[in-house]
Amino acid sequence: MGHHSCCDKKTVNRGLWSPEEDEKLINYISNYGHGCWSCVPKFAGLQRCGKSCRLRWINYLRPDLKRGRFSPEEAALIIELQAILGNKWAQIAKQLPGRTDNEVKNFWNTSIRKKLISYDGPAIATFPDVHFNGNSEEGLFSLNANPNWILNSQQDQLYLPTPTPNLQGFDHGDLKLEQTNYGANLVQFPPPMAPPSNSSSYDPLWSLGYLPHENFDPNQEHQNFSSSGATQRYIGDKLIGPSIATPNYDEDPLIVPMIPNPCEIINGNFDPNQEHQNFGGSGATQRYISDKLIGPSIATPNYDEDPLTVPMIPNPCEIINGNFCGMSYSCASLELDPLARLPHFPVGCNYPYDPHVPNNHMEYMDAIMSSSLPSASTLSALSSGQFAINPNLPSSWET
DNA sequence: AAGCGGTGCAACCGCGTCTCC
DNA sequence: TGGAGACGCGGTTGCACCGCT
Repeated sequence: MGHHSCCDKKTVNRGLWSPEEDEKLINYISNYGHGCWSCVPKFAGLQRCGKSCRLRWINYLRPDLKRGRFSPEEAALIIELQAILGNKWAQIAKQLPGRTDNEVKNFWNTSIRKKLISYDGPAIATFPDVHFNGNSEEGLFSLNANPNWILNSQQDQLYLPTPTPNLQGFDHGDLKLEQTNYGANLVQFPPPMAPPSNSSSYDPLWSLGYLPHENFDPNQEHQNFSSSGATQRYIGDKLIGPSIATPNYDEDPLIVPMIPNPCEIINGNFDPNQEHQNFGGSGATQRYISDKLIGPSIATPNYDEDPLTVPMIPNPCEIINGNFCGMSYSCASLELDPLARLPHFPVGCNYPYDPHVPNNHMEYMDAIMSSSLPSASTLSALSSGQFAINPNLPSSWET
C-alpha cells in the first residue's frame, strides 16, 4: 500500500480532519488558491499530504458545495447518468451542481445500489452475459432500471414501452404523441446534430435528441424499425450505433420508440400473467411464470392488436421516491456524447414527475430519460438476443 | 442502559493520465 | 522521447452515528 509521494512522511496526519486543520486549509485556499496541491500543506501549515488537502477541499470545504440529502431529481439524474456513463462519478457529479463525485459515489453505493442488489436474482440468473460498458453491475442496473426493453432480434428492432396515459397532452414541441397506436409512439429522429454552441441555453428538443419533423405521421406503419438489418451511421468519423437498425422512414431519420413507465410494476400491481402485460405477439415469445423464463427467444410485441400490450418500465425518480407517475422515455443515438444533450438539472426545482405540477421540468427529466437508453453495446447485446426482460420487479422500492 | 448490528459518509489507497522537463 | 511528479478518479475502508433488542 504505497502512499502518495508527499504522504510518506510519518509526520503527516491521517484520518479525520480537525476544525483547526479545516480552518487553515480554508484560509490558505481562500487567500492564495490551491495552485500546486503538493505545496498547499507546507504553505498552509498543515501536517497533511497535498492529496489529502485536495480531497478535503473538494469533498468537504469547497464553498459551493450543496450538502444534505439528495433530492429525487438528483437521484433520478444519478441513476440515469450511471446507466449512461457507468461509474464515472466525476462526470456524473459535474451534472449535479454542488455535488462531488465522492458524494455521488457514496449515494450510489449506499442508497441506490443496495436496492438494485436486493432485487437482482432473476435478472442476473437469466442474463449472465449482459455487459454494459464492460461492467456487469451496470448491466444489471440497466436491466433492473429499464427491465422491459424488448428487442425483436429478427428485425433488429428495439421495442420500448409506450408512454403512459399521463403523457397524453404532453407536448414535446411539435412532437405529438398518439397513445392509442404503438406505431405512433415511435419517435422519429432526424440525423443527429451538433448541440447548440451555447450550452447554457437549454433546448429541450435538442436534449431529447430529436427535432420536429414535419413529415412525421404517427399512423404510418413503417415507423417501426426497419427490418433491413443493422445499419451503421456516422457523424463525421464517429460510428453511431452499429447495431441500431436504421428505420425505413423517409430513408433517413432515426426512429426511436418512446418508453412508458411502469406504475403497476413499481406499485406492485404488475401481474406478468396478465395478457396485456405480457410481451406476447408474433414470433417467439418470452414469458415468465413467477420468476422463471418460459421460452427461449425474444418477444415480439404485437402492439397493433392491443395497444395495451405495453411493457412497463420503472421510473428511476419514482423508484427513489417510492411512488410513481408516468412519463415518457425517448431514445436517441447514444454514441453522441450523452451529456451534450443533458442540461444541468435545475437546483431546487419542483419534482418533475408530479403530473400536477404544470411546469416544463418534465422535459428535463425526459431529457435525462432520453439519454438513459441502452448504449450501442447494450443494443448489440439486445440484438444478439443475449438477454431479454424479466418483468419481475420489486413491489416497492421505498427510499 | 448497554450491547449489537446496520447505515452513511469521510478519508484513504492505488492506478491511470496528464504535464513538464 | 522518456521519466518523474502532480493530478484526478474509482474502489475500498474505517468509524461515527443511529435504531433496535
